[in-house]
Formats: sequence, C-alpha cells, structure tokens
Amino acid sequence: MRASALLFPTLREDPAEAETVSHRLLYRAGMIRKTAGGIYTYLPLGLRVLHKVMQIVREEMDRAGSQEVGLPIIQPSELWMQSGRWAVYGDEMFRLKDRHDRDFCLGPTHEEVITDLVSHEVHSYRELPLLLYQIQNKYRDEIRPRFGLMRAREFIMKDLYSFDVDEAGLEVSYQKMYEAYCRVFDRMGLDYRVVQADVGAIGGAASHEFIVLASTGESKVVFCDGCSYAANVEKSECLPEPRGERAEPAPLEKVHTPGRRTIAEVSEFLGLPAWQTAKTLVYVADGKPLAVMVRGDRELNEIKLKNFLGANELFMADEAWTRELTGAGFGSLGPVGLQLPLYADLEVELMANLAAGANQDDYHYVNLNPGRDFTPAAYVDLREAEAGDLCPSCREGRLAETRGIETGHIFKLGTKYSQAMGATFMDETGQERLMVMGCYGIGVSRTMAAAVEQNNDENGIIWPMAIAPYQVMVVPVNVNNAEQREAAESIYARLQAAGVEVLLDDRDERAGVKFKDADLIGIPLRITIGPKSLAAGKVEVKRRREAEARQVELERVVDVVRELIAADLTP
RNA sequence: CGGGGCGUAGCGCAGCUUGGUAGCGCGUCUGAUUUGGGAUCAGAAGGUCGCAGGUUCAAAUCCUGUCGCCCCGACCA
Repeated sequence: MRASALLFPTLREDPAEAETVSHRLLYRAGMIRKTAGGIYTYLPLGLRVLHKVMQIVREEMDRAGSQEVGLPIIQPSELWMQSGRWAVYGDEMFRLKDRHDRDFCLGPTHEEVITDLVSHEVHSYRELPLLLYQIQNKYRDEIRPRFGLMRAREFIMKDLYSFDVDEAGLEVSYQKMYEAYCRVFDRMGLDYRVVQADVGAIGGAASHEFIVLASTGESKVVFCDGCSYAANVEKSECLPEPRGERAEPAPLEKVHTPGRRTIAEVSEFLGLPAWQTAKTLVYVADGKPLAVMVRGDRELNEIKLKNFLGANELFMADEAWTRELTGAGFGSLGPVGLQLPLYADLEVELMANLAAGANQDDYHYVNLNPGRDFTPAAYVDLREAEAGDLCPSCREGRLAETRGIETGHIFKLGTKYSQAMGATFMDETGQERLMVMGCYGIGVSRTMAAAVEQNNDENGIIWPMAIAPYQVMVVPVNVNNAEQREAAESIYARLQAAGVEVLLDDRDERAGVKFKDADLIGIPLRITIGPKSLAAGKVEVKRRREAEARQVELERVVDVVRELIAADLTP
C-alpha cells in the first residue's frame, strides 16, 4: 500500500473527547472515528488490525475443533421470551419493532439463537460434542459507553458455544477453549493473566477471565506470589486472618465524635488504626434493607454480598433512607441496636475492642466486641481481596494486585439454556437428555484497544507484530530525490514479493512528518532511505520499540526484515 | 438515572462575566523557497456560534426548553 493513497487522517492534537490512551491514540492515528456515542467507524488501518485479530481468533477456534457459523444480528423476541431473558435483560437491550409491530432486538449475545438452532438440528449423542462460533457485532445499550472501543454499544465479539452430552464432556470442551484462548493471546503478543471470575448474570458453574494487563484497566485482579492462583478481586475468596494481638475485652464506651464521618477521620480522632474500626453499610436487596459490616480498612465486595443473598438487585441505601432505618446518617452507623439483619465479614469475628458508629449522629462506640456487644446474623466472606492477603489456594503465598482489561471470558453454562430452549438429544440408551453447554467470548474490538493500552509510548502506538496493520513502513527521506525514490520503490516491490505487509510512504512530506506518522500509527518496523546510508549502499532498519536503527546493505534488506518479523511473531 | 463539565471553521481552543462588524493555532487549497523528527514566506477558502423558543433596537453572549458529547458512580466482551 502507498501512503499517498491510504486514508489515514492522523491528528497532531488529542481529540477533546478522548481520555484513555487507546481511545486517544486510535483516534489520532486515523484508525477509528466516532459515529455516535459508543458507536465507531473503523478506517482502513483500524480495520486491518481488527481483521488480524479476527484471523488469529478464527484459526485458533478452528484448530480447537469448532466451526464458524453466522447468526443473525436481529433476533425475534420469542426466543428471548422462551429463555425468560426478554423481561430480565432490561434497558441494555436494543429493542425494535418491524412493520407488523412484532418485537425484535439487536443481539447483545447469542445463547438463545444458537441453542434454538442446535435444538432443531442436533438430536443424537453421536453428533456431540459440538462447538460453534461466530465473529460478529454485538449490541448493548450500555448505561455509559466510555473509553472509546473499550466499552462501546456496538462492538465486535467472537462468541463460541459448546454442546456436550454431560458435565465431563463440558469439562473437556472448557479445557480446550481455555487452551485455545491462551494461544490466541500468546500469538497476539499480549501480556495477560487468566483469572478465576464471578459467573455474573449469565449463570453457571465456573468461569475464567483473560485479562490483558494494563495499569489503566477497569478490572482488578490478584495473584499469588507462591502458586498459580489468580482471580478477579470480585471473585477472590478472602481467608480471615487476625490482625494484631487479641486484646482482653475492655468496657464498652460511647464517645462523642463531632463531624468525624470517614474511617480516616474517626480513626485519627480516636487514635486507633483503621483496622481496629469497622464500617457498617446499609443496603437494599430486592427491596429488603439489611446491614453489612466490614473492617474499617477493607472494602465491601458487592458481588459477594449479592451472591450470598441470592439477590437480583442490590444497591446501597441513600442517606435519607439509611437515617430512617438506623436513626443516624452515614459515618455514624454501627452494629449496636440495629433494627436490621446484620451480616459481618469473617474478619469481624476476629476483632476485639473495635470502634464503630453508635447509630446516633456524631457518636461512636469503642471497645466493641463481637459476641458480647453485638451478634450478626452470620459471618460471611464479604470483603474485596487486596494485595497482601493470604492466598486462598495454597494458604502460604501472599496476593499481589494488578489491573487489566477483560478481553476474554469463558463460562460453564450447564443446562440453563438447553432446558429453556429444549436442546435435548438421545443418548446411547434411548434416553432423552439435556445438552450441557458452555459459552466463550473474546472482545475483538476491545482486544484491539487493550493492545494499544498495553503497547504505546509518547510517540504513539507500538503494535505487536502479529496484529500490526502493516509490518513494515518504507520511508524515503525525500521522494523528490530520484535515487532515494528508486531505492524505496525497489525495496517496496521486493518486500511485497516476499509476502511482507508493507506500507510505502511515498508522500511528498518532510522526513519529520513521515517519522511522526510512522511512530503514531505504530508500524513495528521502519526502513529509512536517506542520502547518507544510501551513498554507502545501505538503508536503516529500525524497530518501533527501539531507539537505535541498524544499517543494512540494500540486497540484505528483505532477509533482515523477514528475520525481524519472524522473531516478533511469537508462536 | 444521580453528580460534574462541555457544545463557536475539519481538529484544538478564545470570545460569553459587562449584548453592538465572529477571532486564534493547527489542518486544507494556490505559489515560491525548502527537505533526516510535525518547515518558512505570500495569498485564499472555510462558521445557520448544537437546535427551538423568549427578552431586546440588537443575542455566540441574557432567560427557558431541548438534543448531543465527555468525565465520576450502579452494568459488562
């Protein structure tokens, strides 16, 4: 491709609307443009990256023994009514009507459609296991689309569904996918972690997330320094460990704490460390209020609470409602005299002489002791894991914390959808049985953004070789110089002939402009053809990631480039 | 939906407080001189000031409504 003919409108300045690195750089590099909130247009360079990601995904899904299908974007409401999700899915689903006033939606996911298909077309254990996938646009009317491609309303996803005769079969399919996903992210050259995840609304038995590490990521994960344990903080189990010496219970005391609301303010005022305080929070689960208590220096994990309660809807009560229920506002809540069901984190049981609110504005109790002064309905694992925690798996190592972007998620679904959609088969004994399903997603467009989020510098994107829009950019310093132009054309032709994806910057621009653009769009290799080296029969070959270029004889250029590409394409 | 911010030329912004000829930088077009890290000079094009009402002799500016966008929170690939 010639840069003179390529549509890649690079920008010198950051677009005002873009906050995150990937959004900014993809925009500036002329790879994406916004068409509406959370809806993007892919320009030629951006689309090439997407295609590369898709191709790697496709190859690995095929290699794992699955088959590609094309499912409809527009889906009839009947299927969703059958699974019960038409009512449950809520505002996140784009809904539309046809001219006959029939209800449809834009597919946010495809469990219904695929299970319906399989229920009609597959009837025997002899046809199982079956793994089907597609790569397609998904539509979710996000409450708040943001971060460019990271959380869009229209996005590209690879979704794969497995159908097995039993749990053991599902286990095999799940394992296959786990490995296929690792190969996908390995091949793309991304630094990622596989972590245990919460199953969320999709439901099912087990789940892993594939997290591309990036400090700007939305997901927080913990991993053990001693064993292979890794989990999303939403999921990670917390083992209770006592902190400090277990003191003898002291007499309960009520203290005036004027204006002290936060844990930091209260602990400073009382002269106690935060871990000797506790915070009490009032929540509403499916309309019923309740209170939860965690150590002052910990964070409540709402997902754990939601799972424990088996609640569909959970939110924190606002201050007015909280006051109505407890008699005090935020900052003075505590377990004593509470007229609500109270659930305390496991750690609370190990605490002694702790401080907490008195359910009276500006008053706290000190020397509270669980069992003596208050008794929760239950002690439950409710807090969010954090760095330094004891590993729940090996019980020896300590957890470290990192952030990342969830680019893949695999679930064991079980029979939830096969039951609802009537996906059954005849087994060897003539018995009709439900298929056991799994579902497996990769956010293709999000992966593109995650790759940028992880690979960039002050000059722009640094694409991993495997997903770069072009592998090499050939830059003659001055196209008006015949010698340089001819050398560039010759190298361009030879590289193309050798099957290298090459972009020739034949624009009549100053060298600086071309270098800036090459860096911004992140082409991994650059061949610079300038007067100095050309006089010696050489050109410069520079890796985007490195500062220094190497001098290469003209006739060796193709070989050197191929070697560099091969070295950067991890198996 | 709650909180915060913003809509003025393709992009980034000023002007609005105190109403009175719509401005700057980048980009674009023409010409010249340039050509190894976003050139210089000369000239030019380009804007219903998001939209709709209202106040006023007069509105980008004041008022009301509305639409859209961005950021923070509850959702998720």
